[in-house]
Amino acid sequence: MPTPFILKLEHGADLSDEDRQVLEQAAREVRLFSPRHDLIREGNRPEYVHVIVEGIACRYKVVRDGGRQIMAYLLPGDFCDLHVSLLGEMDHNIGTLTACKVALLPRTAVEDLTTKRATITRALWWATLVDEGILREWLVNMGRRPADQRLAHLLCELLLRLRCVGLASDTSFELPLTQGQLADTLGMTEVHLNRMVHQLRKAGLITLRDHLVHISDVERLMAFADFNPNYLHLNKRLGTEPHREAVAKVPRQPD
Amino acid sequence: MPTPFILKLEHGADLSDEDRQVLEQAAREVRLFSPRHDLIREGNRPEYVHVIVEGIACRYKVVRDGGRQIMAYLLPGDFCDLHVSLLGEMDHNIGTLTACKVALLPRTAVEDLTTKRATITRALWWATLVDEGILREWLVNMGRRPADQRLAHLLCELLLRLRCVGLASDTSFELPLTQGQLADTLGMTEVHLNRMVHQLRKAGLITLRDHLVHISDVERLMAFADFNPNYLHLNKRLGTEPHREAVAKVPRQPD
DNA sequence: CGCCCGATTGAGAGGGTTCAAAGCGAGTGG
DNA sequence: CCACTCGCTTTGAACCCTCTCAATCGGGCG
Repeated sequence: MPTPFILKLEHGADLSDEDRQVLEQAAREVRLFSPRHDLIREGNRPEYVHVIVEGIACRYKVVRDGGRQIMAYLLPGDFCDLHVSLLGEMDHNIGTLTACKVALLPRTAVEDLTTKRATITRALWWATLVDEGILREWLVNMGRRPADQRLAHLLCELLLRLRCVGLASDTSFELPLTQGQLADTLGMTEVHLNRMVHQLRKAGLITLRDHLVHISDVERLMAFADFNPNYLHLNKRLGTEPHREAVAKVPRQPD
Repeated sequence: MPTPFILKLEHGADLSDEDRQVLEQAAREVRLFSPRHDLIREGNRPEYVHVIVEGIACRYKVVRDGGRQIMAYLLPGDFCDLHVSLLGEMDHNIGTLTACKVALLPRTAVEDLTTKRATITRALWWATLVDEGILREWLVNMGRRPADQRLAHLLCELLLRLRCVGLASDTSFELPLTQGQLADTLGMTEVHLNRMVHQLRKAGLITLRDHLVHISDVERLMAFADFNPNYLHLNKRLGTEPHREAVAKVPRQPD
């Protein structure tokens, strides 16, 4: 059974068997981390490229009053710090949310890969561009959607992203995060997040028990969330077709 | 006098005279666009790489209820669509906010550049990574800062970014945007944005007249906004030193 | 002069926060 | 085996930041 990050990269490029082998090789050194452990801090210059193998980590920043904003989820298969070497130092923190198994690729190995293997390079690029797309969608989510839609949108995204790495079924997935962590992600209070969960539940859009999310009618949830999977660039049709109302056919002229 | 985008790239890499010449050459074809004109729409596969030479454009998306979220400002020197070729199609729109002069680089020219000139490649990478850093900071801004700080933060960022391309003095710059456009950027209402402008003015943090922003005490505004210029990665000391309170010395453990 | 777009101001409604306390389940030590 | 603690979830009530919906103001332009 393939490593999650190879599964993921397959969505961005057609890897050869040899590519896959080389990648497996590069990622053979793994390490375990407990929950709430910082992998990398702002200002660091990490020596290894970290790839999540199991568990969930996040990018985050802390503002003056102590509030935390999670800016990205790093799911199995995701790269943490592929390109920091170019920028000098990290401008944010990366920490685990749950217990994590992390592969450590020596920076030299990655540089080697990207000079010698065009397809792999392409796949890595694709991954970082998708990450940027996700970031943009999160910004839209924060800026323009009410709390209930915001939560629903996040759940839709997680369903599709976890499917990519074989960690979600058609309608459900495990989400071992606390409500406080979800709140830090969605820019709201733990208290309010809790109320939104109950609201979605009461509306029959989701069930959530023991950290297991079940979505009986995915299309309905996507429609509710105004979710359009385009931004995930899953060209291998893992995404449901976008709901009709959820697509902006003719974007309004900017002003 | 050098083109803005060369000025900008100098912050990310040490270009040789030859590099500069090659870049100038590639960007010789320019076109003018009126305000509120879409350069690229969601779903497009643009043939040229667009670089802003004059004016301000933006990345944006429109949500179901018609609301718009601006996800990035494209200032003189910024690249609009450097890497979309990898992703297939655009997942968002790019439109002008003011009248713009835009350089169109043929995609082939860019590919040529990036295969033959390592320094330029490095500089372009640097630029996209900085863009991603900005996006992350905007997310923090939206999620965790009140409206007044959010506006102040944006103004601090614009001051530094415009300085990079020679478009801001030590304490002021021209900002030819509508309050509606600023509101779409900061995830608030035109009405509320207006009130925040007045609030910052009354607090003596900024003056704003005829689209000219003047910041008498930059350090004070940065402190108020919890602004830390790290994320702009301006290694050539254009950024003021971060305000002491604005730096999270020991990031809180994630939970 | 009349029009239009953008800036401004007011008042009322509502989504989300804050603060506080109570449930609840799992692990731990006596 | 029970009492206790700790972290997470849940609920309530008051407060306030921001939105909505108007209406007015002001400047540039035909």
